[in-house]
Amino acid sequence: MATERAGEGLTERLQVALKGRGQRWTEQRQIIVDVLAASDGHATGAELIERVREQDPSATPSTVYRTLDLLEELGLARHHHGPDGRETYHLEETVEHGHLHCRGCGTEQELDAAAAAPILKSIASATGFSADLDHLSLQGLCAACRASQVS
Amino acid sequence: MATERAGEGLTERLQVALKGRGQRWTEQRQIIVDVLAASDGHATGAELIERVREQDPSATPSTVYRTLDLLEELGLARHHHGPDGRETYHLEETVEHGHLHCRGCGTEQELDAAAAAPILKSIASATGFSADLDHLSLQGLCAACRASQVS
DNA sequence: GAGTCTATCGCAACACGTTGCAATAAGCAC
DNA sequence: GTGCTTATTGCAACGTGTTGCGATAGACTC
Repeated sequence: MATERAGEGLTERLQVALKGRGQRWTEQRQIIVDVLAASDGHATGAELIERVREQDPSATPSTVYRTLDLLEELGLARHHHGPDGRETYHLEETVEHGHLHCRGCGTEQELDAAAAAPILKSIASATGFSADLDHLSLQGLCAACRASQVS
Repeated sequence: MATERAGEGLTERLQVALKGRGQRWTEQRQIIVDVLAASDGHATGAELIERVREQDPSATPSTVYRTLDLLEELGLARHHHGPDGRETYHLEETVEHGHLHCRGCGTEQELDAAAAAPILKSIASATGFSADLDHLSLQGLCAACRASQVS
């Protein structure tokens, strides 16, 4: 694996990875990766499909989802489930992070690896469980809402 | 509110709670609560619908989901999303708990309040965020899988 | 360059969950 | 008991995501 740049090298990396597995690089996949890279934060499956269709109206949901699965298999993309159960996708080049969803104001904070470290450590010591930061999706009250919602 | 027994008093509590809100107690709701109580652990929406239909074939998904929403509103039931995004319901009489889903062996551990306390505390101190234990659903590797998956 | 193999695509159908609406029936006042 | 109000129900349609299958087309061998 060695060190590698993210971003513009992404397509290249993908082509190589696919070829190594006897798989193919197609225009549709290029579009899907582009769209995913362009929606830098998080995008639901439906949003991605819509944007892909803007560039290629012939694209179908199944193709998009299958490509996303493929990208995940290659470790280049991730998905997690939001508080409403909807899937949210993002490129793996984004720093690994968790999500904190506030049920008070509806905002979503990201939880970076540094902030999460003590949390993961405390989970491990309490349960022996090694939690994936990327699947860490908490719901609760953010500090601001906690302060204002003095009921 | 005051202290109250769970279990057999559940139906009674529900009737009172509904009446207080100008809402009604129907046979279908009774069935849904019974089914939920019978599937002691966790059941997906689809499973619940199927079981409700065994007792009342005329029940429809919308009715079941609406009743589940109602039960949640009354604080008598909860739902959370499993690792595949499917909804899972359980009665609130079950002790509040989180979920640890192991991606190695696929098992699900429950995380009781006592074990979760230090974790929630560490989340709060790292982020100011007060997380809901009932929505705490982690994915990762359990202790056993961590030990065996020395890759 | 021709032929073969097979990954990918588009389509169609399905599963789960949600929502809007009209019909029904439960609860209440008189 | 009669009539009114409105919560609940069933239906139908929709949105999101998944899966199976036949057709297509890209890549590889000879």
